[in-house]
Amino acid sequence: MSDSETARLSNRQVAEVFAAIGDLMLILGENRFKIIAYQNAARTIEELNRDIHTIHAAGELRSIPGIGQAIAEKIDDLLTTGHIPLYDKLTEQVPAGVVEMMRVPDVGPKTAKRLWEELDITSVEGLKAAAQAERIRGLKGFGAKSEEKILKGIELLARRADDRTPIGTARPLAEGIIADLLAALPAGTIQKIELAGSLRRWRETIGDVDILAVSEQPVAVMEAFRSLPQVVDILGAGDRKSSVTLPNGMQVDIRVVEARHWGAALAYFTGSQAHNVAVRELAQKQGWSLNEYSLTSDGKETEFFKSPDSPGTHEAKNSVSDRYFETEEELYAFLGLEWVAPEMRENSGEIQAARQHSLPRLIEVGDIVGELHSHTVFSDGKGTIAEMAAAAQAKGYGYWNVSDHSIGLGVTQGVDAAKLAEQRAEIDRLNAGYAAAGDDFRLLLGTEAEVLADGTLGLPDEVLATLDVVVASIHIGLRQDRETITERCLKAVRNPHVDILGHPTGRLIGRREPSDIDLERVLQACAETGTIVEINANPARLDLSGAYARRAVELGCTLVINCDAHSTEQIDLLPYGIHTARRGWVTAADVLNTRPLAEMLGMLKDAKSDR
DNA sequence: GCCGTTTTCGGCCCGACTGTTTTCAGTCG
Repeated sequence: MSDSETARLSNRQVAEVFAAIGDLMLILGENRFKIIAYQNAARTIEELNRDIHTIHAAGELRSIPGIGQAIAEKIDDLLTTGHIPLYDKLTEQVPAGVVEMMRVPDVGPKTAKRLWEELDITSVEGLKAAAQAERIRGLKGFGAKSEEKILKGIELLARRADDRTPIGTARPLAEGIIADLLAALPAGTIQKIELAGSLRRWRETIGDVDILAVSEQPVAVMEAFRSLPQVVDILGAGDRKSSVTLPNGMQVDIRVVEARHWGAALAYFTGSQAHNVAVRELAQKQGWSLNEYSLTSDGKETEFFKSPDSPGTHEAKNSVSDRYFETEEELYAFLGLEWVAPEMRENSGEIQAARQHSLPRLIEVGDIVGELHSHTVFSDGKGTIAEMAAAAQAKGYGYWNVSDHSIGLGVTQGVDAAKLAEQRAEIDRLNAGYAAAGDDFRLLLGTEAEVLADGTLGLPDEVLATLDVVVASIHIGLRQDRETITERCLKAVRNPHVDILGHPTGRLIGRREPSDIDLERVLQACAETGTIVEINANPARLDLSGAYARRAVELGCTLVINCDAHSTEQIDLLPYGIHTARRGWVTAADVLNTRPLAEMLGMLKDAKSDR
């Protein structure tokens, strides 16, 4: 078998092809369920936690939910020949710029198609020119306002460099908006307010911010929301729903509901869409229709009596059969489900598990009792050992591993044997102080050893042997080809002095793609050697991702969740790591640093003795 | 095009807001 003729496509690239097929079919007006099938396939492939080439080679494409005969064949075509005949045919029929026009807010497939066919517009630039020349109002159903909206949408598109905002950027902004909104209204106006959508699910990037609130004065809440100082544009302004944009182009939507609707509304606006659809299908099988307000009897019996010109029918039916839920727990319970943590709501097996009451008890922030990856002024950190230790103690931690960069990483000054000796003396001195004060907290000395281009480490084995906890990470040469970087990493994982593999893919969300490393092989090796795999909690990294954390646990790996703190403030980034772990169904038992010091060190020792 | 605790055929989630309309289609989430 040889795939040397075609470039090796990543899962994301394969997903993009199927998403593009969906977009093209939208414009051509294909059957909508067929389109949904392609869109679902694209999303599923994007979120796979195994390399699609591995699955393909094993002949297991059909076992992926949402991939049937037809799409499996197209994946096979794409991976083996680099082409899908259907895709080639579709791209011939529709100019690329027409698909691009759908990225403009409020321009959907129908509008794009009409602009193309009736006005011969085939690019976003052409669309802008036509709107400015007031040519679009010539179309039936379009007016001056439509042109205005299109121009505004194009402007927004340009300002927004990327569709999605990293969670580390979005979450503080969203929390600021809630705080400002509460401050702008008389106390008690808002009874409940919470982030929903992908922020509540802790996705690593956020499309837009969804806020849900309970208030008896929705109009006042809407007005206060749209008047916030950080609002640059108002996209929608209803009595219970508004949309605005922020200076960075991020969109924020707010909805106000009645208290009795809270449970159904929060579930609805938390999503994911795939999870919601699955829950609604389940409701439907039980004779209910679920919307964002309530469950209603699906009305099949009353269908006969309904008439299009008797608008009262719907309300009359509702009044006798609606079910309201003040909490999500009540809604899930009514449908026979355990409450599902938002992080798991991706329709990836959580609904079956909730029906069987076999959902895992997910790890929580409070389960973490120490950290094993941090930096100080000895390399590129901002705090001294004593300052970092004090911050860790203030968090209630029992231990803290000082792991400055080893020599070998060019961009920062690294620690060598002499500097490590200096650190050891300082740590011994501080530990003696804790002991004298009867405090169980202990500092450990480690390093973040650079995995050099050939898989050797930035410090010699005899130096590593003197350290308490060794983290091995790759920072440079991330663009090596798949085989090279995988072998390099495997060599480090098998090194008898390495305890932890740090941020395994090296990605920086929104800035740098993960390396081409074969994570499946690396995780298998970690499971075999007992090397602990890190979930790096820095929101720019979240590495491992939730999906791969889940795979790691499936393969038998133990994980560790570290902030990789370069300052005392960064110790507070832990929740990003915890919620990423929860997205991977991770329990406290799967994580090393939920164990007290002695047990944690014992686990590391046992793992290494087997290598 | 996918899928099955009614089903291998016949389904496939649901409502708010907007603009241009007098009754609704398109878009979005």
